[in-house]
Amino acid sequence: MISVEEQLKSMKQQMIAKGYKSTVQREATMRVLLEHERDHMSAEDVYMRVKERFPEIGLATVYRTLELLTELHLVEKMNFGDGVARFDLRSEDHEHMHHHMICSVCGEVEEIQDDWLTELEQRVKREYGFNVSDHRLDFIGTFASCKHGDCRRHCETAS
Amino acid sequence: MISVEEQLKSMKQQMIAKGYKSTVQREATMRVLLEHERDHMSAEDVYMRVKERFPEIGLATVYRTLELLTELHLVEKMNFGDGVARFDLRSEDHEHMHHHMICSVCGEVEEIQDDWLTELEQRVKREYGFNVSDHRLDFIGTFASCKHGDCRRHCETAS
DNA sequence: TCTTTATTTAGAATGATTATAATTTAATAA
DNA sequence: TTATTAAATTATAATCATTCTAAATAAAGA
Repeated sequence: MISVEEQLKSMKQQMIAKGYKSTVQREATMRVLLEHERDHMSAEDVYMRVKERFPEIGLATVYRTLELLTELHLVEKMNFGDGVARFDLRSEDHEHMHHHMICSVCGEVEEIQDDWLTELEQRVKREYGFNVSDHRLDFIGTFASCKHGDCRRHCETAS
Repeated sequence: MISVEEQLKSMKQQMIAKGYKSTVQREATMRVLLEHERDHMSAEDVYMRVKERFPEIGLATVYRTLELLTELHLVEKMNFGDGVARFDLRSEDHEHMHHHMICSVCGEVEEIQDDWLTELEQRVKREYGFNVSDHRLDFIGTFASCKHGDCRRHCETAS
């Protein structure tokens, strides 16, 4: 496990290597992302969290930074169909993709930390001549706890 | 294979059964969807096509109709992360879900008409207590033809 | 046909995201 | 270190997709 400071340093280096500048606003934004690794935050969420420590920052800057980080493959931009894009830091090993379970009762999004699709990606290549560079797998349904009306655990973070 | 007229009739019946009214605007919209079964049209696309034959129709009506049809599970609403929702008629057999290949060169979306996920859905239930009612699987990558710079076939419908 | 209620229309409103123009700042060279 | 230059930021306006509103219209049932 790499420390936050080390990750930050690495991200900054990647920025500079591609000819982008390292700014305090970008650093503040990256810090928030590092501290909320798998929270699926919207741009607005990130903005509010960054603003706590850097009140002068503008929303557009956060948008631009998230866009840049996505371009650098440091951040993953997702879309769960609720009208807002969500952002998460990409884990160190880019290969290791994860999947999502989206609860239709409480709206909570939970992760499956495995990659279950390597075989299927080979199949796509074989059968369709399609070379997969990335994928996305979401399951929609309900957690056992939610089905019983007792979805406290998943609901409290949702709202 | 059921004829367009028969499918239309069935859809109207389902509407009425749920207490909604059958209107000419809704019929015109459904007709367009029936004639573009797997085109992944945006609301705007549908609107323009409906307008050709029913020029008085309003965009909001198309949106409302698509929303209603989605609610009735007659239409599938999808989101490929490009900022617009896309709509397709659900095939007769609702079980038979399909997957998508999204080309990062030409933007074309193509379908895999199989359901490759039944096993994985059981695994989600076993390992996470999550009951899957639906899923979504997109592969992002490139078609062999596109990689060679010759992606005419896929590009011409993309724009 | 009459009545009731849903639906449509046109246009305004909203919410997320992106563009603009003026100002500031980071990186680099002198 | 300072000066230079291009990129980044700010605040705000603009845009795009989508939803809402109020008045007018049309469908279904009595």
